[in-house]
Amino acid sequence: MTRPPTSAERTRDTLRGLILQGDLAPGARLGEVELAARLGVSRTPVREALSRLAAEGLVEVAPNRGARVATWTVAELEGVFDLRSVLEPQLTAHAVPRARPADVEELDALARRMHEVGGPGPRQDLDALVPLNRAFHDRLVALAAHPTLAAALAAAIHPPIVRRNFLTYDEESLRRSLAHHSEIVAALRAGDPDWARAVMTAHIANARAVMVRAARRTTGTATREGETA
Amino acid sequence: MTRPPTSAERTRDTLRGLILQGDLAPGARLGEVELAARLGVSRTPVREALSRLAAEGLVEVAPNRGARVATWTVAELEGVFDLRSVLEPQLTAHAVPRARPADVEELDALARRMHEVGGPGPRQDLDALVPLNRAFHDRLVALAAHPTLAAALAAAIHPPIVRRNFLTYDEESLRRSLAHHSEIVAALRAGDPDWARAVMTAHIANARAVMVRAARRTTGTATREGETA
DNA sequence: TCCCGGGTGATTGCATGCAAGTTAGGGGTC
DNA sequence: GACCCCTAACTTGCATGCAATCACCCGGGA
Repeated sequence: MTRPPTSAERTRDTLRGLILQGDLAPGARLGEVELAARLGVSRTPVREALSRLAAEGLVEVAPNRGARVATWTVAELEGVFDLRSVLEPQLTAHAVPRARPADVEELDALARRMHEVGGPGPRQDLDALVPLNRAFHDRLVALAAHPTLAAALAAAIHPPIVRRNFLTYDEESLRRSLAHHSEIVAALRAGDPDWARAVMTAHIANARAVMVRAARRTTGTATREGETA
Repeated sequence: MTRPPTSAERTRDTLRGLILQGDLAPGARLGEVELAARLGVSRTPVREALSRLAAEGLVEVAPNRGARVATWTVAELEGVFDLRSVLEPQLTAHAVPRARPADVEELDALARRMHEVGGPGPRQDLDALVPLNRAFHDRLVALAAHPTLAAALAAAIHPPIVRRNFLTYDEESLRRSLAHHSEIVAALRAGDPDWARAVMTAHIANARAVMVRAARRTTGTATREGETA
């Protein structure tokens, strides 16, 4: 018996989608009346949605000054990776004893598919990698069956960071990243949580290096992403 | 140039305080009109505050059915401790190289004061322990200077759990807990992050055992805290 | 006695109105 | 020409009104 979503929920999800897809760039102004008109609702559910997204860290609100899509510094980006590097290995280790053979096969299929579309050559499609990667990590987190850890992780990963991922990977880092996925599957097959944890730790460290380097290139170390300074 | 807080912010903070102090028990109904009247504002800021506190996990809202103070199962309680046992040791280790002598002295003073009011005998005052403990941990988290990890921790610790802490400690666990604080100070003095991390890990494990035991006693393993079943 | 259905009072969800605060632009002064 | 102040349009913050939904209670039937 699923409950019909309220306008505020729809507004919140729509806004989140717009931000995650990049239709609303970091730093973009979010006027209440403008959004209300755009989404066909009144200002009230828009306000509620903005407040909620602010709690999630996706938007920033200044009293009497309105809301903007959240921005972040390189330091904050590194902080997010610190958090991921504690939580995701732990979640991965949790997943190991809970993974049934069918689950492992599913993850294996995802990892193989990522090798196909991510490998070098004319068939490389970095955009197709994003949903596959997301599916892999989501599946792993679901297997861990640990809502509290999962919630902490989801709250911290400002998905704007995740979104434009593989465009910034150099070839070696990308190869490493794909290999990590396969190795995690191997660790799951072996039922070795320590192995899985270690690979995931390396996986995050690799991603961290790539993302931090890219962020420094585009924004410099001091300015906020989305600001024009 | 501090900005005067809005009504919604005041409402949110007031509500949070009421919940944390236990004036609003887990499971208690939070009617919008009732709260609005009680706090002297209209329903709008109350709605905003409830939505925000729902995002923080302090209240639970059911569409068209209103909000209640959040409840939790023993499994969720254990999940929170899983999270703490990953985050707090890490934060503690981070704090070690950043702690200046004055900071260490401050923490030492708190730890000593906790021994005074927490030690057995007629001068024992378990209620006084709560703010001291909170100050100790908050100070440590602040020293780590890691907003992302700190935010993840703060978001997860449903403080109703933290609040009524030391009343449930048996004497041995309490002695252990107080000793941990002193030992963390020692590790800080020695500048040894691994030592500090290990002690904090033990500290959380000790607290976890106490809290889970207490929760099982009062609620049974299946029911939710705050429900009368 | 227990279960089920209809009506009613209360509560939430959303829209809108008004006041306070903020930002932008123009005129005046140094 | 640069800076500042003052005004005006706009935006947000909050209050309130109305419709939709829900919980509760009561009566009827098995």
